[in-house]
Amino acid sequence: MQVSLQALKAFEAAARRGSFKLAAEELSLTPTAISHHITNLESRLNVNLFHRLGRRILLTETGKRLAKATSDGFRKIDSALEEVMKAGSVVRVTTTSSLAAMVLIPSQHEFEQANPDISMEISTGESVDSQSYIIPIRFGDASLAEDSDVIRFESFNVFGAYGMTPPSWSNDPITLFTTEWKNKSLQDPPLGAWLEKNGLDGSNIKLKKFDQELFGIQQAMAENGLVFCSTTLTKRLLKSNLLQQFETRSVKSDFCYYVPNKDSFETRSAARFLNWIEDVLNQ
Amino acid sequence: MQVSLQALKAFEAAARRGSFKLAAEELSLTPTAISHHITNLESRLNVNLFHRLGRRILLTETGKRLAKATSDGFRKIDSALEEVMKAGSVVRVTTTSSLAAMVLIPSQHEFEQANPDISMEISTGESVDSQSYIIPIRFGDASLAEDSDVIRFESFNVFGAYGMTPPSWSNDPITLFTTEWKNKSLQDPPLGAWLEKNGLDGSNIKLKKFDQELFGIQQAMAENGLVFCSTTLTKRLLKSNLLQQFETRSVKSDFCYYVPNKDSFETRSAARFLNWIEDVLNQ
DNA sequence: ACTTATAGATGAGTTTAAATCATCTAAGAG
DNA sequence: CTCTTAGATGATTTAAACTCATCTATAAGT
Repeated sequence: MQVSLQALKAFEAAARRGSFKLAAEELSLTPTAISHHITNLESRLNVNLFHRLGRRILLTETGKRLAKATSDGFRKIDSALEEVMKAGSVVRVTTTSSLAAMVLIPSQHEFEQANPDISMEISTGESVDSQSYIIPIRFGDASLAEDSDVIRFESFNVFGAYGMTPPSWSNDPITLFTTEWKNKSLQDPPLGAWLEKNGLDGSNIKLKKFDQELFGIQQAMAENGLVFCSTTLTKRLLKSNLLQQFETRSVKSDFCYYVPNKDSFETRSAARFLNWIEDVLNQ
Repeated sequence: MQVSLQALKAFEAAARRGSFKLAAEELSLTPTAISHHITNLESRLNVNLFHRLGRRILLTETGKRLAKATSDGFRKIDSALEEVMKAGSVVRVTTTSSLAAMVLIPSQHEFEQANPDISMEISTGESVDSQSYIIPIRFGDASLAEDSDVIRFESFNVFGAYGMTPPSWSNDPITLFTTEWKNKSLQDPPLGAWLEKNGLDGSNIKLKKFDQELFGIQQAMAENGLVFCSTTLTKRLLKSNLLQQFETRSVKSDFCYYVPNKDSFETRSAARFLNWIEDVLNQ
C-alpha cells in the first residue's frame, strides 16, 4: 500500500515554502497540481497536513513531522544524486606538469567540443584523493605497470627550434637539454640508446638537465639549445611549427603513461575520456 | 533537472535485493519495469550502477554509494509515513475505568463496524503520552472546561437490579451505593439535590461509597442495594434489562465528560470518533 | 463600501511517465 | 544437450500526473 512519491515531493516543497503557488514554481508545475497532490495525500493518509486559512496554508503538527522526515529523506537522496551526476558530467584528471601543459590542456577544448555534456578538470601532482572519480595519468616504467593500464609507450628524440639551422652532429659544441626525473627510481632518459641508434658518439654534446621535460622544451623553443625528450610531448609543437625534428630517428623506451586500475572507472564520461586520450596519444 | 523517483525506488529495491526479479516482486511490478528504470537512470546519471554478470547483477562502487543514500532517505520517509498512516487508521482513547467499561468497550464493535478502516484502542488512567494522537476523555467540572471541549453533561439518578421490587422510600432501610471521587477537588455526586427534587428526606438511606461508579453499579446489579450514579453509565444496562430505573427523576449536575483541546486533533479518524462518541453519549 | 487581485479548490480533459506484453539472449542447472 | 531462468529491448497499453477552465473566499487597493 503505497503513497505517490510525486505527491510527497509536492508536499515537501509546499511545507517548506508555505505556499502551493511557490511550491508549484519550484517544481515547474501548476498550483492545481500541488493542490491535487496534497488533497490526495491527505485522503490517503487519513490526516490533515495543512490548516486552510482562507487563501493561506499552515502546517498541522502532523504535517510538520511528516515535512521534517520527507525533507531529511529527500535531501539525503538529492545530495547523493548530485554527487553521482557531477561525477557523471565532469572528468577529473591529474597528471604530470609536462603532460598537462603539452597535451591535455592544449586539447581540452577539442575533448569538450566532442563531448558537450562533459567538462574536464585538469590538475597536476600526485595528490591522493579519496574520491574515486579522479583519473590519474602516471608516468613510469612500463614493465611495472599492468598491460591494460598503459595508454602510451614513450619514444624519445631530439628537437630544436623551428627555423634554426640543423646542427652539425660532429663539429660544433651542442647544448642538449634533458631530464633528471624527480622520481629517483626511474632510469634516465635513453640518450645512450638514441646516440647509438643514430650512429653518433656525442663527444661534442654538453648536457644540461632539468627535473621536468617541459623546461627543456621551452629552452629549445627559445633557441638556447636542443632538447632530448618524449615525442608525445612535442607532437603538437611540431605541427604548429614551434619545434622541428631533424634527420635523427626516435628511440622507443621502457617509459610509459598509464592509468592505474583503468577499467575500474564506472562513469560513462570516464570511459569516453580514456578512449579519447588513448586516441590522442597514439594516433 | 530531475530523475524519476519511481526509478530511484526501483534501483534501491534492486540494490538491496541483488536482483531485478526480487525487486519487481517486492514492488508488485514486472522485472521488465525494473530493468527499464535502471537503464534509464544509468543513462540519465551517466554512470553504471550495476555490473551485469551474465544474468546476475552486482552493484558498482558508485551504485553502492547511491544505494546507501537512497536506502537511508527512503527509510526515513517510510518511517514517518508509517507513523502518520497508523495515526490515521487507529483511534486511541484513554478515559476513566467506568466510562470505558460502561460505554466505550460495549460499543467499540459498533464504531468499528461503522468505520471499517479505523480501529479503536481503549486504555484507562490519565497517563500523559507525548504522542498527540491519543484522545483523552476526562471527567470533571463543566464550569472549568472549555464549552467546546464538553461532550456530555452528566445527570444522576438511582438505579436498581432489574426485576427487584421497587423500594419504599419512607419505610425500610435502603442501602445506597454512591461514589467518593479519587479526585478530591471534585464536589460529591449531587445526592442532596436528587433527594430534594424527588421530595425525599433520605432518613432511611444507608450510604456506602466506592471510589468508582462502576463498583456501585455492579453491586446494584447483584441486588445488594441501589446505586446513585450517572445516567450515562447506566443507559445501556437499562436497555439490556440489567438495571431498572424507578419513578424517581434524574438531576442535572455540574459534572461533565470533556476532551481537552478537542478541535486540535488532525486525523480524519479522530474527527469521526469524536462525532460518533458525542452522538452515543447524547442521543 | 466597492472593485480588483490573488491563492487555493474542484471537476473534466489531456499528456506523459510507468507499466506490461512479446520476444530475445546468454547464463546456469539438470 | 536440453530446459530453465534472469535480464534486455522495442512496441503497446495503462494509469498517474498534469493542465485547463471555473469557482470561492480572502486580502489589497481605491
